[in-house]
Amino acid sequence: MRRTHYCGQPRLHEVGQTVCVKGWVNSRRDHGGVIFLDLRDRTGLLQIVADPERGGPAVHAVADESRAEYVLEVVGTVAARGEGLENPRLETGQVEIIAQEITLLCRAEHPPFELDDTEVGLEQRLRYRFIDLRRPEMQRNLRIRHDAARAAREHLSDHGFLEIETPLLLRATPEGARDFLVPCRLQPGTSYVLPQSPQLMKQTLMAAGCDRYFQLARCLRDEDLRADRQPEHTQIDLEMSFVDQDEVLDTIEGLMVAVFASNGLTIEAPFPRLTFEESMRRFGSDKPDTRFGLELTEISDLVADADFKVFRAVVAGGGQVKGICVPAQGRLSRRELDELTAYAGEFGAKGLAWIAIDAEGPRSPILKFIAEPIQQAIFERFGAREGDILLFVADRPKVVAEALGRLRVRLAHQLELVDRNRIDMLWVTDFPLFEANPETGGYDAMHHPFSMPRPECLEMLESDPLSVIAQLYDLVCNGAELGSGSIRIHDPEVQLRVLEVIGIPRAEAAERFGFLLEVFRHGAPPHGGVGLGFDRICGILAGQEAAEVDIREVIAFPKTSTGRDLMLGCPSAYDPRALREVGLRLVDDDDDAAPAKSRALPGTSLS
RNA sequence: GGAGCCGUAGCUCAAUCGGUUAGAGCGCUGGCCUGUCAAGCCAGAGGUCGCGGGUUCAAGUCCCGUCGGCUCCGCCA
Repeated sequence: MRRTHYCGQPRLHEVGQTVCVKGWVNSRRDHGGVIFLDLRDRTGLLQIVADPERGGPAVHAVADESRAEYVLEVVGTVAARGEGLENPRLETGQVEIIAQEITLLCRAEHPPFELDDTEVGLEQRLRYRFIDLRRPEMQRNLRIRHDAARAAREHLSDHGFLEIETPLLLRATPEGARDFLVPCRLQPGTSYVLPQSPQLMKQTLMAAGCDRYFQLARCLRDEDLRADRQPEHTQIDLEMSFVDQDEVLDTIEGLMVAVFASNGLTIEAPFPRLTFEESMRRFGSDKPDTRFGLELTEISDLVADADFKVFRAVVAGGGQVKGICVPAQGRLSRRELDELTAYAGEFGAKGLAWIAIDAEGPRSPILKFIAEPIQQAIFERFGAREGDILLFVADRPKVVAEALGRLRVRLAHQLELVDRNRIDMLWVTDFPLFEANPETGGYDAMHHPFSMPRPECLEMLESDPLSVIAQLYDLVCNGAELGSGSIRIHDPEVQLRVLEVIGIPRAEAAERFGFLLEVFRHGAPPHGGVGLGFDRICGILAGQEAAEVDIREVIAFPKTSTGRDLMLGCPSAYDPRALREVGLRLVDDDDDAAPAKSRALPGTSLS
């Protein structure tokens, strides 16, 4: 019989109707006579009553045989539950189905873990993802992702954007990350690379007159993973022609409002805008979390002449002294301060000075080197009050920002100063186009080399690259980068000059992506756009109170932290025949390096 | 490339200073039970302590290596 209802659907007003539902056995309660089955599909749970008197012996027999995760078809009558027998915890708790016919569609092995167990480890869940995904939370997360994707598509379509697919098999371009390689059989010895992003293709689409493009694009990078980083991730990738930066930001804000609204979350546009300089100065980060204070405050001027040699010397040497004021209220022990010092050390800080404001007055090992009036000036500048601890780092500006910026975030979480209900969306703008590369002595593109310098910076490209500000913007939410974009270069000459600064001479530029220069030479519109991290957006949407969840919770089939898929058992060893076909041979790095062993998982039904 | 934490029953975990027969909850199997919904009651099964080596009279416990998972630095937009 054809399904008439999802499990989550039947309600009181349907009492008496004959229905057909299909799903998985969530649980079974056997009373010897009557057997209750909770049947589950993606919409919810529904109680099935297998009563030998009302449904007959066949119904009872199938229910008796059924076990968790068996797949059943149930035909029966919707009945109101008796007085006091309702289950308020189920959407369908007012009714039940008196089974007239139960068909066993598929048996199931004992599940490797219980679906309602929230403590199951990620390893188990990824190994048996097809079971994990049956859980209501995961079904909800998939739904959230779908709704967000649909909202993005609808919003952008309504605003004149065309969804256009771009190739997965591409040529390497000089972006930052390592490429995944795809050997080409038809041209042995050559390879494609998988896209790190559709960057160049979308710029080409602008030159092709598409005006406004978007795509939910897969982006692949062969780099080490993190909790919020997978080897493949999805971006809402978009690009617009004949626009300036403000027009792009307005468009993205409208998109984000729509995407968040798709899951019932209200965010206010326009988003606050910080320049890169201000963000680094106040928060020590280019992706500031503004849900809490602890802003960085500079005291270089106050301590330039203090007796404390460390501070004085750093200021004299062109460095700076900055600090954060932590409302610790006695919750930071000496040992924790030592841990914080070690943590700051990971980011280059040579030490961490502190002053605690106790009820009896300030307390600190460095107090005796700082004259009373200077102390007072410092406390005043921080607005320090009793219970606060001031933490200082003195070093080069870059180290100060990094160390204090990281400390700020760590302490906010440690002391629970983060309002987890807030969604703080903001723009960081005016990024430098280049940063120094200490290894080569040259320059790298801070984001990528296709961003347009601000017009007034064009003349400094060669003379003072580090001062060049680009029309570049990052979308930041709760301290995480959600997206990055820019107004692009559309002038081949400017593009060549930028590439030269990052060490790609003109001849090589023509070789490596001459096609882009050729595109520009044939008439390219001014254009700009963004790539938004769709997985992270979904993580925030799924977060509820937590404000975000691990992105693996909103990806159907994620990889582990070493890039493995525990369900498929990949990556797996090369097939020698396939290698031969593409003209490749494995090399032994050293004596014991046997060819890669098979990584197939042992002893499973999948292997 | 580097650092830290973890790996014991199907799952989540415990096991004192290295000491005798490795435990618990849930799940599972069988029996009883006609209104449960975390069903209940009774009985039972279930272990390569990730793997390999070492120290020791004795190793789940200590050491080395290795595999796997997680987190972080580097890396990465």
